[in-house]
Amino acid sequence: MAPSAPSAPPTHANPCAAEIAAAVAAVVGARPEDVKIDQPPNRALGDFAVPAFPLLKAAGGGAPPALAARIAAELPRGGLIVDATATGPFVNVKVDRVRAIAMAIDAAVGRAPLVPDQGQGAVVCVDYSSPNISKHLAYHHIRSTMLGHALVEIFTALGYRVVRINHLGDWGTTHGMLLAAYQRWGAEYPTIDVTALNALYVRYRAAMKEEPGLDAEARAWFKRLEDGDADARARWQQFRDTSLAEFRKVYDLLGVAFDDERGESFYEDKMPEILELLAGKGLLEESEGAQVVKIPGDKTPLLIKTGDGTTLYATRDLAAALYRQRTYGFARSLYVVDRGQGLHFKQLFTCLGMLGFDWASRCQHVPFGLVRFGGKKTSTRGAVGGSGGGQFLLTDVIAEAVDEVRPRIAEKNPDMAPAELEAIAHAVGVGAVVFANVVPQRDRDVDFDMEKVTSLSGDSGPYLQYTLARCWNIERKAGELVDGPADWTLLSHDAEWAVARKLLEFGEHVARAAVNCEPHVVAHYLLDLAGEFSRWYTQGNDDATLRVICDDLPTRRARLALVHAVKRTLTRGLTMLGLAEVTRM
RNA sequence: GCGCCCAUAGCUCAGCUGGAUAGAGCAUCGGCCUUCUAAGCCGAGGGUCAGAGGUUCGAGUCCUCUUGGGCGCGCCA
Repeated sequence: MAPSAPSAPPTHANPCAAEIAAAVAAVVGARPEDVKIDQPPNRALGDFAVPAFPLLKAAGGGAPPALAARIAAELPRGGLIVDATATGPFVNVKVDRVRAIAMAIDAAVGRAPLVPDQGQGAVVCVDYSSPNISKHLAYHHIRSTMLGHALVEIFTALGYRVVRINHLGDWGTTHGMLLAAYQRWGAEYPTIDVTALNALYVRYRAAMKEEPGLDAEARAWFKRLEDGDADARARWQQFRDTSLAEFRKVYDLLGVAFDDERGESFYEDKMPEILELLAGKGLLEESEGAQVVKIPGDKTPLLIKTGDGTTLYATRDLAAALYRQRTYGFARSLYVVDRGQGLHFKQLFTCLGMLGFDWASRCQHVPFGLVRFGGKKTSTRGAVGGSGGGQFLLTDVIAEAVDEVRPRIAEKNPDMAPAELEAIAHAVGVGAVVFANVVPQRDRDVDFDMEKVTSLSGDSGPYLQYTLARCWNIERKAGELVDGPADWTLLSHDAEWAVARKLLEFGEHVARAAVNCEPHVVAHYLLDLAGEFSRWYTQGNDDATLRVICDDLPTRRARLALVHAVKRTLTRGLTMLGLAEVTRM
């Protein structure tokens, strides 16, 4: 039996919360997963809060404050729990910080799975980036690419086996246009690179408005391609190879890679089966000359074949979904594609269900909002470049961000070797751009603003990288790396506890990010963690005894271990989001 | 016209699937560099959570309606 897909966050991925929940559950006779663990609004109240309301049924009724009082009285002390007080309907629990800190550091440094009992090798397919060949990767492609990449990393960290799929748009009438355009004007372009291909495409589309015949010409070319015409195939292959080579460069820049880059053309010979399946179920109908599947409740049907007899993307998506299920046996199959295609995916999955595939329910569209420029929607069909509302190339935006960042790093590190400066500028520049795209909720539109995207202060990628660099710097200055046990009783300051407590939360945020396919959960967690660390760090400015590198050696060792735990967690989280580790900046 | 999504501080956004006094960043103002990196930290001001009903012990969060915006609706993907 295939492992089931996660549908709810695991209960209490935070090891401290898990222990408290178990203890509370034992007192009231509830299941641990029914015990909600919150944070008190005020740190003085306690470390964890347990609302009594959800436990009323298990406890046999009564008034919430009374139940809270009973729980507070009966909770066993002496282990992790050192104190519990009822405040109205809430039980506020104080934990043994020394124990909790040990748990936090173990979890951050140890090899234990991020969240126990997650993943277990179940397969998650993630379809992301998926650009069209013969076009540049424009800035807006970053959204699908980096959200998808983050989901890949998040599921991998939770113990899933992830298949990274780049479903290239390399098939369809669009590519007939390119072949037609190439035949007409190809000789005018000395080098057929992606810029030339893009220009040919734009030119053809413009010409189509003037000459009605061009539409048919493009269709005819795609028909030739689909029928296996040798010239068409060779030319198309050239366009595809050229595009892939350029994509590879950009993906390398971003640190993104794929396991499956087959693209739509791969499914060409798999479509007859889909047509047979549809016909066999009596789902295929003719409508206005085309072959369609009517979707109950929808005004428009799913188009399977054009009047010309060529296939459409829906047909290929059906074939691809089936192929993925057969090949990978996925527990979950995700499509990280912009929100505008919501109807398409809804119909696609409904159609799979109509075909009798129970795994249709494990397919999920992971939509995201638009990337706008100055409030305007970006067009994949407009001209490239410029600030006039057209497109920005992804590589141009990254290059500009790197240029922005380089002098500031140089200023702070006058002795840095040029090669290292360049590497760090690259990591920070890319980090700024990438972070700006994963920190908002997926479904929010993001308006492109170079100034904001490359901003280094506040809630930004560079802030996280800077915090990480400070961790590295401490370890370098201390001359030792402490990743083993130390005397945790020496970490007695509130600021140290605040850091440790935040470390404990890492797993639950990653798990929640996976359930909701929302990488921004991890992004905000990292900002919180970096904030707690910075607060702790800054206290050393006023008082040398509060610094990590303090005179008391046992204290220093304990603090170094905490720094190391933060460093590990930040590195892990940054990597998850597609930001590079930075050891100095 | 039909469908989906959104509305939280001046701006950009969080708010852990219904919990206690709604939080950050930017911007503004005021503090902290003989300091393990000031790309940082602390403080102040700033809110009718678009509006109106409803559901219940409890609603920014759930249901309905209204307003305002966005996106999508047959042979592109």
